[in-house]
Amino acid sequence: MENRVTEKLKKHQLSITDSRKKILSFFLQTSGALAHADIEHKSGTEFDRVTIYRTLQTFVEKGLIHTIPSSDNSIRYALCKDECVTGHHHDDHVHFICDECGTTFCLDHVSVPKVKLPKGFKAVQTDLVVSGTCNNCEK
Amino acid sequence: MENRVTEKLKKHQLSITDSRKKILSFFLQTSGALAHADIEHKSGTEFDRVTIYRTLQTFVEKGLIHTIPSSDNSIRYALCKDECVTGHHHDDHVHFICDECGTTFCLDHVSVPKVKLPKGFKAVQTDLVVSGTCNNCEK
DNA sequence: TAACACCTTGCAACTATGTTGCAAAATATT
DNA sequence: AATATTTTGCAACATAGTTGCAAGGTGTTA
Repeated sequence: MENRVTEKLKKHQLSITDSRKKILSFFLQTSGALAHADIEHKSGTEFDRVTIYRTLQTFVEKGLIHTIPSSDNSIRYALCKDECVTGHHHDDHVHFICDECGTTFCLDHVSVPKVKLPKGFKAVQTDLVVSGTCNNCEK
Repeated sequence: MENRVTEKLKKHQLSITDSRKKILSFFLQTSGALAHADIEHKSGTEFDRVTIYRTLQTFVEKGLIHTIPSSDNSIRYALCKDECVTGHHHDDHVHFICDECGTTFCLDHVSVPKVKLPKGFKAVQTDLVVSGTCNNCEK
């Protein structure tokens, strides 16, 4: 794991620091997405809040993670596919937020359909977020 | 206008108060969406911040407005279609956020395509938000 | 239309969330 | 091992959102 983390950081031209290693490992350990608050809880008092904010920002910029929009004022972050690099994300998959357990899933195999926009509108990014019940919470 | 506002409030079983009339009229006057902060600026010191929060909450609950998810931690609200009522929204249209001017559009005539989810996932709501350049900002 | 019950508002205090500047510490480079 | 460059932690601040409660406004009834 230690290795995998270090590798990934190097690949994205980031220097290796404790906080980056730890925060990146949180993402590698979870299948879902994480919000700033999740990371703050997971890491306890190990890092300053500010460090977490800055680390997440850096990770987004360098293409390690991407943000997932939501209607509840809490940005969630999830690992990018390997092809994402600085300034160029390729995360055109659908996201799913479970209303029961709150988990956010990246549905990597469900891609966002193209939509026809009215004249004059130019799409740069398209986000599709579905909410409902996940395969774990439904019985 | 005064009439239209009062009508709409009554229709959704809300008592008529100054703040509700004023805030609802803001939505009727604009074509785009409004964030809490926009309303706070528009209304100056006329209402307490708390009142605005509570009014927006009430409007969402009663089906007058709906929220638009975003990646920048600022929930935007827009008028619902007339069919929306308490506990039942029908806002299955695409939203567009312009990166240039920041305006949010409800593309009422572009509907959200159905997506096929993996086994076990049940969709309750689907949000599709496109960002880019709007028909006003592109030359 | 006066009196009442109920709902809404404003205030105060608080929690959570996010940002900036700067000095100290850690990392990378030679 | 010494230096240049990044990153971190701290402090202070700014914005966003919530809660309880008393006071005021709205709607209802007689």
